[in-house]
Amino acid sequence: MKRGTQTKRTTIYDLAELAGTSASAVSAVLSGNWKKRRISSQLAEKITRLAEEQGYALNMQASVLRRERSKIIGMLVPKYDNRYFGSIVEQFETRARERGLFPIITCTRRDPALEIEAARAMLSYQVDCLIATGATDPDRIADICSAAGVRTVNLDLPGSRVPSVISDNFGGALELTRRVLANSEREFGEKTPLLFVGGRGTDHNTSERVRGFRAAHAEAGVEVDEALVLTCGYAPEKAENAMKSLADKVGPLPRGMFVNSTISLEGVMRWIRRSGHYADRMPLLGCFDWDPFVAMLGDHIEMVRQDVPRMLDAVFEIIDSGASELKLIQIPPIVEQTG
Amino acid sequence: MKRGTQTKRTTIYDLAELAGTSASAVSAVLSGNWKKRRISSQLAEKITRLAEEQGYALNMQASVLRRERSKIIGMLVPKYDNRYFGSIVEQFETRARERGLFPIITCTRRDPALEIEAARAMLSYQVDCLIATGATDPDRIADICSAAGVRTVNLDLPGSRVPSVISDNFGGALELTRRVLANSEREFGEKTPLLFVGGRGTDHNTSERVRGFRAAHAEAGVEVDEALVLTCGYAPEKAENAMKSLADKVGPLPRGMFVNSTISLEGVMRWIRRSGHYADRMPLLGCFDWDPFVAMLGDHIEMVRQDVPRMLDAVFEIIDSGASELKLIQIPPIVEQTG
DNA sequence: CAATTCTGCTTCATCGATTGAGCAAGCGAG
DNA sequence: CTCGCTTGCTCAATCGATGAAGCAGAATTG
Repeated sequence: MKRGTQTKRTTIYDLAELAGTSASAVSAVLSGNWKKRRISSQLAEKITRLAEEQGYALNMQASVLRRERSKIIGMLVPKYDNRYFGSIVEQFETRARERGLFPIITCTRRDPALEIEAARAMLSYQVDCLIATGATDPDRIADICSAAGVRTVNLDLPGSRVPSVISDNFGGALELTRRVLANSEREFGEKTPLLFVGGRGTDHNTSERVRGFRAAHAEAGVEVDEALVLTCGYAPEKAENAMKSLADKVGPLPRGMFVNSTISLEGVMRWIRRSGHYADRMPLLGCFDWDPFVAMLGDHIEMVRQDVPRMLDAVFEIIDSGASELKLIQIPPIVEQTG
Repeated sequence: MKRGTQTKRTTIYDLAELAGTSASAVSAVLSGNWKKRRISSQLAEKITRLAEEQGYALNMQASVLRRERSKIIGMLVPKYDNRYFGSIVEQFETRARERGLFPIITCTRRDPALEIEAARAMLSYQVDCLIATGATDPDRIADICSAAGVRTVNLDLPGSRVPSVISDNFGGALELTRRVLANSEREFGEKTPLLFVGGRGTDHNTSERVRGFRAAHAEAGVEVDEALVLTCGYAPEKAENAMKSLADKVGPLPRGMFVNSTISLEGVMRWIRRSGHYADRMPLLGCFDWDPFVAMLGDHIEMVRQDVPRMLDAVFEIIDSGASELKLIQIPPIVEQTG
């Protein structure tokens, strides 16, 4: 009794006919509210069995079209090339599914135009809610969504229209810088100004981290060397090039550095290896973001790991509570212990 | 003239009324086939303008319900925690969008039950095609999909029902093992049996890689020590535990090893650091998979990098051509140059 | 026994977009 | 002037699921 090669899919009408009943009864049974609709348990059982036998699968398009809430939740994410965004996506999916929501994720590759296009696509698919992760223009996305009556939450980078969940970038950077400065004192007997490399000067996270970086210097009585703040972008090549041109300009290179993401660190490390600088002694490193292999790269690498589980808990708390007033939740990152 | 806080979304009926025309004309214009349907360009222009003004967004659920193809393409992926799967997902999204398809991805966390559930969810969302990446039971997924008339392609791990695109695991492992053995000869003056660690003994990739590992040994005239083939699973903890219990059992540890993924390498490296073994001299390493930081871990780490762009080209070639006869496409991985 | 309530269904409109069929006006040819 | 063709649209059915409203028949109540 198996259906031939890809005839039409089984629908509730097919099941209704097989069961000698109406589509409405089938729908009631399969959507689980047959008690409410006073369907006898015999019929319910029969329909359930038939559905099983026929390999029935609900047509979500039809279902969503009819219902007022789609139970689809969207997420925009810039990249999949590091642990931070990878775990954001994984945790997001898990939590969405726990709540009976269907997660759809789209990677926008840090491309502002693609971000907008992706947001529109999500709206077309009737998402109930959209999470904009690390968006270059979160407010634009929030506007588009609010016009369609769709709730938005910003993650990783804040906006000024809807709630945002981000790391405590200032606090994390402060602590990270402190540690690198402390290592500097331990190793070289003095605290010397560090290099800051990576990130976009215009984004909130980077500017907060630079602020933390400055604060730690101030607190240690070390003056920040402004030529050593290189907010050149996140991509490895950009970090590598920034290092290259820096080395051409300044004299002695700093003994330690604050690298503003693992992805920038990739470029920095590449430059170190290729250029032959620091050949005798590796610079003291601090990295804002965590990667298991980075931890193994040397003895003096400090890392702060953004607390993704807590960040996503906060995101879903906002979603579950239905709150949508503007607020900024800052989650302290975890300072990794290094030997 | 802005709509109040989340009234109903604008539909083609709203636009039709505003334009003093029919929904049918609006649909024709906005779906781009107004020439075919003989709509005057004045009307087309007017409708387009109105749609813009009103912030109209197509309701995909309705559209897909009516059409026979959804243009939605699904992908199941085991994890987002390494570069390999990360780039698979990113490349998949890009290629899907290039073709006007809407990609949806779900992470199954190497959980067979979740895999099936996710496949069913994809079917409910009317995907036209599903790519099962690294699935534990690809044939089960293929069966479920074929019952619904949905095409499937396996990626990374092959199945026996539908086309599969995988790396040339034998060839890659052969070359990788050769290199580690060569390093062994260079460093220690002799080729000694290597350790194989990571992966599931039951999966096709792992068994092919073990085969390549054996072949390289055979070719070098070195006998494989069967106690040194640890297919303990991929997770870092599993690799770590396998190393721990190996160290308790055997006497002198092997001088080099073949690690069957970056994720297993994470566990191996952790064990090396924690146990203090290899404290005097790091083992020679070969890793099947690439990671930028792993490359920087030491001087003697060989890696093969799976050729994700070519793999995805092959996947989409199959999809574009509509072929669905069983075949196995093996893409040679790239041997990374280390210095 | 009539009136009411309860049980277990069915009927039908609806969600928004798509598309085959059809219709009216205009225009050119005969 | 009339026939036929083109142009430019509209009508209405349809995709599959949902749920309010309604309707028989059985059970209960007064």
